[in-house]
Amino acid sequence: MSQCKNHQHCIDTAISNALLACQEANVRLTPLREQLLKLIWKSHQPLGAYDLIEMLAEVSERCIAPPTVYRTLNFLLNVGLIHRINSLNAFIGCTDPSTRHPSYFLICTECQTATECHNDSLRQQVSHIGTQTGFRIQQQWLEVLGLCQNCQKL
Amino acid sequence: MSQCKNHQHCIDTAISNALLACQEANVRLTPLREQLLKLIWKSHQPLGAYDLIEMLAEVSERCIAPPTVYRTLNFLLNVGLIHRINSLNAFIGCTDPSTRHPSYFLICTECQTATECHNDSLRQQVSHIGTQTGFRIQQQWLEVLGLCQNCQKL
DNA sequence: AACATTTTCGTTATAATATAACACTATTGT
DNA sequence: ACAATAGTGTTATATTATAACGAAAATGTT
Ligand SMILES: [Zn+2]
Ligand SMILES: [Zn+2]
Ligand SMILES: [Zn+2]
Ligand SMILES: [Zn+2]
Repeated sequence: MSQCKNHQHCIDTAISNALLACQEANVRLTPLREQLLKLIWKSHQPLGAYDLIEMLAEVSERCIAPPTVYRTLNFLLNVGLIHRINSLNAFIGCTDPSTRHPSYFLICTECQTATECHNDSLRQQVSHIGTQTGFRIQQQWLEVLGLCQNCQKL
Repeated sequence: MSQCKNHQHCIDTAISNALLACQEANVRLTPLREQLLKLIWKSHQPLGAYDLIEMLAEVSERCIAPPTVYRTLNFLLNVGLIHRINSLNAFIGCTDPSTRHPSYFLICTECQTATECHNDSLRQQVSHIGTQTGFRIQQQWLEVLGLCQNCQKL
C-alpha cells in the first residue's frame, strides 16, 4: 500500500469504477467477480491466480477450483478492470478502467508494489514506432522492474 | 524470416556475436549452448522451452531434459544473447548483444514474427518516467502485439 | 602427470501456472 | 411457464518451470 494514504478509498473507488464499467459494457459484476476484484485490490501488489484461490478459500469458506478463478480473471481482464503482469504471472487492479489503455507498470523488486503508469508521451512514442514501421498495434505491455523511492532509502 | 533477405546471414552474425560476447564476459559458449542458440535463431519467431527440447531431440538424437534447457536458456539470457517474451513464455535471439539494453519487441499475432526494436527515444522516455517518479530502473520489457506490415495485406 | 577446484551437464521428481471438456445452476427474455 | 443464454462447479490434464543431487568435463595448481 506504499503509495496511498487511505487504501479503503482505493478499494471503494475500484468497486464503484467496476460497477460503472460493467454497466457501460452491459455485463454483470456477479458476487464472485466482485469478491475476486476486492481480493485483487487488497494490496497494490500483483497476485497470482493460486494466491487468489487461497484467499478465496480463507475469506469465504468456498473452495474454488482453478478454472473458475481463471474464468473470472479473464472476465475482469476483458472488461479492463485488471491487468496481467506477464513477467510475474500475476494480476493487479486497473486504476482507470474508464478508458482502454495499454498496460504500463513500474514494479518494485523489493516491496513488490506495482504502480500503473498512465503516460501519454510514452504511449505516443510507442504509437509512433507503430506508424514508422507499419505495424498495426493491438495490445501492449510495458513492465519496468526496479526500486521504488521508498525501497531505495532502506 | 519475414524481414530478412538472407536468414543464414542472421544466424552467422548471431553466432559470431555470441563468440565475441562470451569472450568479453569471460564465459564459455559450449557446444550445447551454441546449438541451442542456433535453434533459437532458426526463425524470427519466439520459441518455447519445450519447443526447443523437441528440436534438440530431432536435430541431435540427444534427449535433453527440461532443467538442462532452462539452465542453458538462463545462461543465454544472462549473457544477453537472447530475450524472453513474457507474454508468450518464449525466447528469441537478441539482434545486438554487444550492449545491454531493454527488451522491446513488436510481435505479429498472425505470422508470430517478433522484431526487436532498438529505439532510443522510447528508452529515454521510460528513463524519464523513472527520474520523474524516483524509481530506479533495473530491467524493462515492452511487448507490442499487433499485425506486421506483411500480414495486414492478407 | 596427479590432484583439487570449479563449471557444466544429466537425471528424477515435483512445483507452479493454465486450460479442456462437460455438467449443473442462475438469470434473462418471451 | 418455457426456452435461451450466461455463469459456475468439477474432474482431469496440459504447459511451463524448478529443486536437488550426482556424474562428467574443464581449469588451475603442484
Ligand atoms: Zn491503496
Ligand atoms: Zn489500467
Ligand atoms: Zn533473418
Ligand atoms: Zn536485444
